[in-house]
Amino acid sequence: MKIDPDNGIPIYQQIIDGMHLSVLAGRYRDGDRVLPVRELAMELRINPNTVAKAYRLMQDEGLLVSRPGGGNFIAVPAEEALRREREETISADLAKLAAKARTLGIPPERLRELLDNAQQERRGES
Amino acid sequence: MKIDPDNGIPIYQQIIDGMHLSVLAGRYRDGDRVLPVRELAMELRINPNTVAKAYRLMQDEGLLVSRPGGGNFIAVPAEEALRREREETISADLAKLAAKARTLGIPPERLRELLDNAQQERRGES
DNA sequence: GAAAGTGTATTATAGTAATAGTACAATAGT
DNA sequence: ACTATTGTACTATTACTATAATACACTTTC
Repeated sequence: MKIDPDNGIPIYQQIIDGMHLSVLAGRYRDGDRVLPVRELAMELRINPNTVAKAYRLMQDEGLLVSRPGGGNFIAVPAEEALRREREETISADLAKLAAKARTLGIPPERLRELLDNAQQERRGES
Repeated sequence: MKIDPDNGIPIYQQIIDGMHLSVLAGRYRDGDRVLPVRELAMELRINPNTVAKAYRLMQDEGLLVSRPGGGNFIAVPAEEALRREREETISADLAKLAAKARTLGIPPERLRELLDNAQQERRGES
């Protein structure tokens, strides 16, 4: 998990976004235990209260289940819901991007080219 | 200009982003006068201090030139720089999106399909 | 049962964002 | 010259984020 304290997005929100992405990516099984509040805070070099806040909000969303004294546990949606959510989040991003490109006068064909470039360049990484 | 007071992004930053996008979109000519601080604040239903802060930061970036008592004026970059910046901002967004899609296990071909869908759906709007 | 680990809650402090109200200097229009 | 407009600056207040330092209840482990 990567945290940027200076990018304007609240740290507790970055934690939530990161874990949600991990769930969508299939990196958790249902019932998996997440790091204890104090441990994750140590690892990320942030205050335990900030992690506690992220966990509390994720509990409210149903993404985490808490066992006081025992730990916090991931609640993974059913596979069919996961599949839908994966494409929905990407499609939402794409809609915003297409709107922005249209605003800037970049033609649809050119946007497709730029996407191809972006996908090509990713091959050199990892 | 659209402002969302509740989306987490500071209002003064939304103003900056909106004006920067307008410049890239070619909606301003060099030297065009922008709305006075108090007028824009009225129009957006926000505090004049917030607009003043946005203008001040844009002055620091060289995007605005101030004439105290006279108004604030847009400084548009040269056309060649505009062309480059347009594609750079979109390519940066595309790189993040491609990385996210890859994380979610969405294949490149499927991502292109979803982009085509997003572009198709925009035709029904405007 | 006792100790360690864990979740949760509370209080206090500092920094930023936004609002509210006021003030003043420079410009524009008459 | 006078007035209205405009940019800018300042103080005060409220809300949110993050940190710091404790405190307490529940569980796990021995």
